[in-house]
Amino acid sequence: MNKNKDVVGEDQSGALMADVARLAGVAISTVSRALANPRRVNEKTRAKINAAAKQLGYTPNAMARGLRVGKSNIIMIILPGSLYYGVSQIIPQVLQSINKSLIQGGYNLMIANLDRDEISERHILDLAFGGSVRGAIILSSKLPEVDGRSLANSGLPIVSMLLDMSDAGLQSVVTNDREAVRDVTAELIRLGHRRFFYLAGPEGNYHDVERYGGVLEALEAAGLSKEAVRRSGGRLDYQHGFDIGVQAADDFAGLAEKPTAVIATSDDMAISFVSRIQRAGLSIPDDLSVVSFDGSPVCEFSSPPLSTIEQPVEEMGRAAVELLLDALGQRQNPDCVRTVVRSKLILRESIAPPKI
Amino acid sequence: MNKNKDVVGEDQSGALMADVARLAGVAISTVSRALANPRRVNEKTRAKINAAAKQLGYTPNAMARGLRVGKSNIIMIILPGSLYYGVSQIIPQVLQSINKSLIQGGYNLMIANLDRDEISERHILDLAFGGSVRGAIILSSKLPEVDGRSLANSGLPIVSMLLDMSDAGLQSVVTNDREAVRDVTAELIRLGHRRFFYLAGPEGNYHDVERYGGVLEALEAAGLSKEAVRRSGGRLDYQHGFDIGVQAADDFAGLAEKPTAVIATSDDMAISFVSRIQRAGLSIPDDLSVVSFDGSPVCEFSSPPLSTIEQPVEEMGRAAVELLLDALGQRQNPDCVRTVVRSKLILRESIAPPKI
DNA sequence: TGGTCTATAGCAAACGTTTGCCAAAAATCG
DNA sequence: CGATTTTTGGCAAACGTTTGCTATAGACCA
Repeated sequence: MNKNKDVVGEDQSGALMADVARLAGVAISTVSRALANPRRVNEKTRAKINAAAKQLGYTPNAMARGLRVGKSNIIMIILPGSLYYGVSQIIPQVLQSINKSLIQGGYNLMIANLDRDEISERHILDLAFGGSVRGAIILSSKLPEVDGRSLANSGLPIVSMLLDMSDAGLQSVVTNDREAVRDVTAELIRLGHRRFFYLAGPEGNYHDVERYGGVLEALEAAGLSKEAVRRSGGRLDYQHGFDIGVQAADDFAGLAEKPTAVIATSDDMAISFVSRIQRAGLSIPDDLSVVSFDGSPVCEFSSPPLSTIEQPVEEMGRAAVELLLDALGQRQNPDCVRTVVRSKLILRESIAPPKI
Repeated sequence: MNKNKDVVGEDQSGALMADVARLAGVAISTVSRALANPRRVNEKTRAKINAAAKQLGYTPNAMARGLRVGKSNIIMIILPGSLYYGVSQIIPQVLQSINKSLIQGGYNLMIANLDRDEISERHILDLAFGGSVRGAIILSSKLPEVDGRSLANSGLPIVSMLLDMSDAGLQSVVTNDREAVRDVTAELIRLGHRRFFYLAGPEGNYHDVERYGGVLEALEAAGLSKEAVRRSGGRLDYQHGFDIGVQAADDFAGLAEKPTAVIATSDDMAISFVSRIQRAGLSIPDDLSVVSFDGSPVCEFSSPPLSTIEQPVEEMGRAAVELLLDALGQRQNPDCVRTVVRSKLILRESIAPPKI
C-alpha cells in the first residue's frame, strides 16, 4: 500500500505534500487542490488525501506557498519604540485583540518596533519590500522612510490605529478624543470649575492637538477664556508617562492661582501626578478634581479611584483588522478613511465640585 | 550603460536579484554571493553590484530565501491567552526587549497567543511544523499538543521564560522567585511580623509553588510554624490580577486573627487589595505591611508607595534570546537548562514594623 | 614558458508549493 | 449510440533565492 522506504517514526517536520500524494496514490497537484479548494476534487479522493495527510501529520510549508502565490500571510504591527505616554498600558490588549482577529482571517502577526534610529526604519522597510509581510497596522505617527524607499509607497495596505493619519491617506481608526475631552471638560465646568490644568503628552502630537482642542472648545462653549487652562508637559522628547505627571506636579506647585481641575492625557501621568500632589498635602477631589485618558484597569484602584476616558482598544483593534482585511480583499474603499470608535467616560470619585 | 527597457520609475516591490544582476552586468549567483558573503567576490564587482542594488531599491525576498535554505528567520513568542495575573503588566517590556535582541541577530518576532482552546494550539503547531518559524520563546506552562503533533518534538529550539520548564527539558530563564520571597519574608519577620497573608495566583502554578515555598522557608528558618501564613486566591480559572486582590480583601475581612503583613504574588493584586483594605478603614503600613511581586512602575505612585520585587524582565528577555540564538547556532548546550536572573527588592513605604 | 594553483564568476539544480493547461473519464444530451 | 459537455486528475512550469560544481583567467612557481 505504502511503498515508502520505512514508514515508522515519521515525526519531525518531514512530511511533504509529495509524501501525502504518494500515500494517497494521487498526484501532488491533486493533494494541493484537495486541501485548498476542496470542491475541485472528488469526495472519495479527498477523503483518502485527508486521511493520508492526517496520518503523516502533514503541515503545508508556508514559505513555499507564500513564494508561489507571491503573498505572505503576515501582518506587521508597527509600535512606537519609545512607548509614548498612554500607549504602553494598552499594548497587550491591542496586541491580543488584533492577533485574535487576524488569526480568524488566516493571518499572523509580526511585531516591528519603530525607534528613532535608522536601523529600525530600515528593518521595517526590509520587511515590507522583501515580501515578508502583506499589510501593516501602525501605531506611530511616523512612516519609515530611508534611501528613497518609503512605507507609504510599498504597495502594502496600511491602517493607522489610535492616531489619525488620514491626512497621509491612511485608513485610520481612532477614538473620539476631542469630543470626549470636550464633554468631560463641560461636565467639570458644570460642576463649577473655572480654572483647569492640562497635562500634555508630546506637543503637536495628534492626541495632544485633539484633546487640548476639546478642552478649548468646551471653554469657549461656556463663554470662558482660553486663559482658564494652563498646560504642563508637552516636551518633545519622549518620556515615561509617570515622569510627566511628576514634573507636572512640580509645575502645579509653582502656579500662583491654583486650578481646581486637572485633565490628564494619560492614566499614567494622572496617577503619578495625583501621588505627588497628595504628598504635598492636597486632597483629591476636595482640593482638586482629576480626570484622565485611557481607561487602564488600575484606575479603579487608585485612591481615590480615578475618573478616566476609556479607549475602546479591543474594538479599535477589531476595526483596524477589518479595514485591513477589506483592503487585502481588493475591495479598495478610499471613501471612509477615518473610523471613529466612541470612547466611554468612566466617572469615579476623583471628580467633585470645587471647594467653595 | 544600462540596457534595461526603460529604467525610470522603478519603484514598487519590483526589483529582483535578476534585475540587479543585469544592471551590474554579472550573473545572479554573483549578486547573491556579493550580498551574503562579500569576501567571495571581487571588490570591484561588489561595488558595482551594491550600487545597482541601491539604485533599484532592491530588497531580497525573504520567503524565497527561507524556502531555499529551509529555514525561516522568524521567532515566535507564545503568550498565555488569558494574560495571567502579573504578566500583563510586563508584556510590553518583554516584547520590546526580546524584539530588539532578535533583530540584532537578524530575526523577527511573531506573536502567538495560546488560549485554552484547540484552535489556538493548532494554529501554533501549524506555525511550528509549517516551517514558518525557526524557534520559540514560551511564556506559558502548557506546550501545545494536538493530534499527535506536539511543540515539544517539532524540532524547534524552545526557550521558556518566566516559568521554569526545565523539567520538560526546556531551557528556562527565570528569576529567583523563591529566594526573593524568602528574603523579603525574613525581613518582615525581622521587623517583628508573625502573622502573614499570602495572595496566590493560580494554585500549583510554578510561580505559586516557588513563591509560597519561599515564604515557608523563611518561616521555618525563623522557627515559626506554617500556620503563621494564611493563603488567599489560588483559584484555578484565570482571573485578572485585580480581581484576585479584591477577593483577597474580602477573605481578609473574614479572618479572626488578622495578619500584619501581606505578601502578594503580583503588583496588580496588591494594588487592588490595598485599595479595598484602605476603604475598609485600615492603614498601610500602620495596620498592615504589604509587599508584592513584579516591579511595575506604577507601584512607586501608589499610596503608600508599594514595596515590590522587581522582575528583571529586560535582562531575562535578552538572556532568553541569547539562549535561543545559541541553540540555533547548533551549539547545543543541554547542560545548563536553567538560567536565573536575580530580581531586585525595592523597598518603599508599604512596609513597617507591626503596630505593637 | 609551461604547469599548477587560486581567486572569481557562471550554470543549473534545488527548495515545496500552486496553477495553467491538457488528457482522460464520466456524464449529459440529441 | 455518437457527440458534446462536465468533472477529475496529472504534467510541468513557475515563484526568487542559494549553492555545488565547473570553467575561466590571472598569478605564481620552477
